[in-house]
Amino acid sequence: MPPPAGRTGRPRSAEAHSAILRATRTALAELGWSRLSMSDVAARAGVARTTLYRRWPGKNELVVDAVAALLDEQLELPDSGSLAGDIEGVVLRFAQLLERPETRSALMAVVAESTRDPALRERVTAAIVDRQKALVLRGRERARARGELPPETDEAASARESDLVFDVIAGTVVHRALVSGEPVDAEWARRFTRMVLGGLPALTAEG
Amino acid sequence: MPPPAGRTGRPRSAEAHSAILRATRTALAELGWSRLSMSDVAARAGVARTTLYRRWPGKNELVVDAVAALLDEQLELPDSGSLAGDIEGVVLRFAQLLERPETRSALMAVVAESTRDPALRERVTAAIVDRQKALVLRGRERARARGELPPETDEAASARESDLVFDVIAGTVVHRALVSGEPVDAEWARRFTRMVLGGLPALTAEG
Amino acid sequence: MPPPAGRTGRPRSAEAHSAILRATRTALAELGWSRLSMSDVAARAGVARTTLYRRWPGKNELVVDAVAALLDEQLELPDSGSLAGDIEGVVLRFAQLLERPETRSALMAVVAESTRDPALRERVTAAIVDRQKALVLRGRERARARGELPPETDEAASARESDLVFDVIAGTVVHRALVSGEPVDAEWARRFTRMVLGGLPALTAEG
Amino acid sequence: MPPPAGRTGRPRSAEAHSAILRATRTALAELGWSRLSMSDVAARAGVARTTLYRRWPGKNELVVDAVAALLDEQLELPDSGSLAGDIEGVVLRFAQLLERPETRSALMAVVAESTRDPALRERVTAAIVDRQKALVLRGRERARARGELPPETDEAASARESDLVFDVIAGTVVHRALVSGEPVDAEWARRFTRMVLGGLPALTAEG
DNA sequence: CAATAACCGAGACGGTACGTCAGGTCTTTTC
DNA sequence: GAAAAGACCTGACGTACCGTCTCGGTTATTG
Repeated sequence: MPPPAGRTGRPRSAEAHSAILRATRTALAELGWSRLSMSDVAARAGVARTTLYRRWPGKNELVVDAVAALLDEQLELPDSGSLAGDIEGVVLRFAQLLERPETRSALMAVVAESTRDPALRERVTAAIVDRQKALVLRGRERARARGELPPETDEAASARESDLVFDVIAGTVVHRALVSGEPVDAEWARRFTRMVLGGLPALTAEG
Repeated sequence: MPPPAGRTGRPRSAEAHSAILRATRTALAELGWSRLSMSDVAARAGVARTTLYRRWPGKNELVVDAVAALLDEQLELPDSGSLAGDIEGVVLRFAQLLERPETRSALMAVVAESTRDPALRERVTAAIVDRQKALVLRGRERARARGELPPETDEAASARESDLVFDVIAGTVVHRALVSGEPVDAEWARRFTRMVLGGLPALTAEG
Repeated sequence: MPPPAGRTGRPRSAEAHSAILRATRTALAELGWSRLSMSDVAARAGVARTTLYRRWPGKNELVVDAVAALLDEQLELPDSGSLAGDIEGVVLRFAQLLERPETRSALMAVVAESTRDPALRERVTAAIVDRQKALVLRGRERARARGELPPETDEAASARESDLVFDVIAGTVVHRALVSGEPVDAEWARRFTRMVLGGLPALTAEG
Repeated sequence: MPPPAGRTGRPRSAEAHSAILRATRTALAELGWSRLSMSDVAARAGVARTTLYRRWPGKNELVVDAVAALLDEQLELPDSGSLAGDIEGVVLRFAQLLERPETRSALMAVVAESTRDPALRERVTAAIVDRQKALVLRGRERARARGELPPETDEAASARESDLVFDVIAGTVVHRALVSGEPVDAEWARRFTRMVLGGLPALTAEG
């Protein structure tokens, strides 16, 4: 949340801000989205309930901010030297994130809520989705520099393709972890990457 | 929900049952998961609130049942004669389902809630996930019969592979439709299918 | 508050009703009007806060009912055999009521609030004022029967006169007790009665 | 409230002082005691909320001051030449004051609050009650000078008597106006005065 | 055909959380 | 150092649902 606009008056406490976000993540992990209450967050953060409402319009917005802060910390793309290595790396990092109960509960819930609330969706897009998508673009760039992928010719087609790859990677990992409920380990990441790069036949060829 | 267990006494009204499920879906589409209330569903169904609790333990269970009924109706796998055609077909059917606001709101919300509640997860798995997975298995069977895929040798590997394909297809479509918020149209389905079958290079080769 | 109108549904608990009124009076005596809170009353009565709101629209209405119940108990007119005796009696009884801290706090506060809220005023009139006024009418009747006052001739004039006497007695006692803050004892009641019956000169004549 | 105490620093704005009292009275008339808020008063007076608390300890004290200023303006005793005329005059003036909505709301509320708060009661006594009582003493003095009442003999008895008359006049008028809710007009004032001077029989004699 | 058992509607019950508002205090910057 | 601005904590407000619990009444099956 942007700090206050004006310059006069008592400034908002910065400690309170981070204490609240921290408390939100803890509560989220323990209780899950629906059982999380503003009162509870306020109590954990050692802050009055009104202070929450002064800074965030409601539960949804608060949680989105709290979750977004999580992704910033850990979503980095390690340069492994090959496209396959990069994909496996980002898949494993993302999966690692989804193993933390606070992220599990929050991410899907935030998405679910955003299917109904356009303002929330925009917030989710800016705070979460776009940040992840940037990773795909960077990996693609590197692969081109290494000659693993042909240089860009049609910009529009290239953007469409990036979007597709992003949906495939993020969607599949989330589905595996949260819907199917199966672990995303190194072996699975290897198989998934082989399929992304070589397609279904390549996968079938060598189990 | 199974109808009554015992045999004596007044039987549960069957009309009430379907009226409730119908009302749940309508309310879900209008209000979304979190704003949906039992009172509201009861009022729409012309039924007392107690009747809901007599048949379902709570909101979660009711909604899962209501959503599961949706999937039964429309999830069929058309035999198009080729593996690519089958994939495109199921992608488009699934996407069509996700366009209906009641499904949009419900599916993710149910999944989100299930990340915290094992009982609910089991219910979701049985009522929704497994039913979708069956489609993948059937398609795979056909492709083998047509010689598009090699015959099964290692059963375990084959199962692992099916699971992966299922996660890729379902996950990507859901992510495209609900997270990225972009339309899943015939053109996209074609590109996605090409990538599933040929991998990233095949996709890049021909925009 | 009239019990529920309809006949269906679970009936309202009668114990709760009296427990609430009792708790209200206790809280009123301890805390006074402005510090009295619905939460507090609910806690004392061993009842959920919502139950209060189900039965009374708000604090004002609840307190009026609670106070009205007080007056019913104690406001009786003893037949002393003479008009002077009757007046002294009712003055002392009323003063005795005003000595109880719950009544002190409540009566004035209720009146104060009613100067702004016509609905509340009506409630106060019906529940408190009219009940007191009836005492004046009864005393007047007796005095006439005893020949202490001339028989009624003009009905309208008689009503006007009763109203005046009522205002004089009730107003003066309240003012003495709550505004001036002086005790209303037997001696004062005797002097006041002499003045009501004989006027200022009679009072001055014999200290 | 006494103007500034210290001598150094920025002096307190005198305009602010009267603006606040004016705003308090206006708000009181519009909203009544309980709905009146410091924030509201501050906003109306064009002053920061802090300024209020710098000058008055709280809401109660502010309102008492605001109301006391009202009484100073209008409570004068016209010399009508007779005791009856003096009483009628003061009754009508007082009633006129009670017709103003700001006074109606405020006076009773202040009294009600003071039944619980000794400090407030003292303030009310000094600022409001004593000032009214002085009128009674002055009227009594005049009546003695004119021979309408016997000269003072017993000082203590005389004080007791004044107190009684004060309670009767103020109490009855307030009760008529605020509790019974009936108008205090010239005709009523005449009847009331006759009763005060001649007692109940005198009243009954001639309707 | 009566008894019984489970249903149904209505609605009160104890709770929890909501989001708002007011009271008073504290902390900044500006005058 | 007063004043304006506004954040802060506390705690009450009235509302909305939750899931449970009586009620009076209504079907079915069983005896």
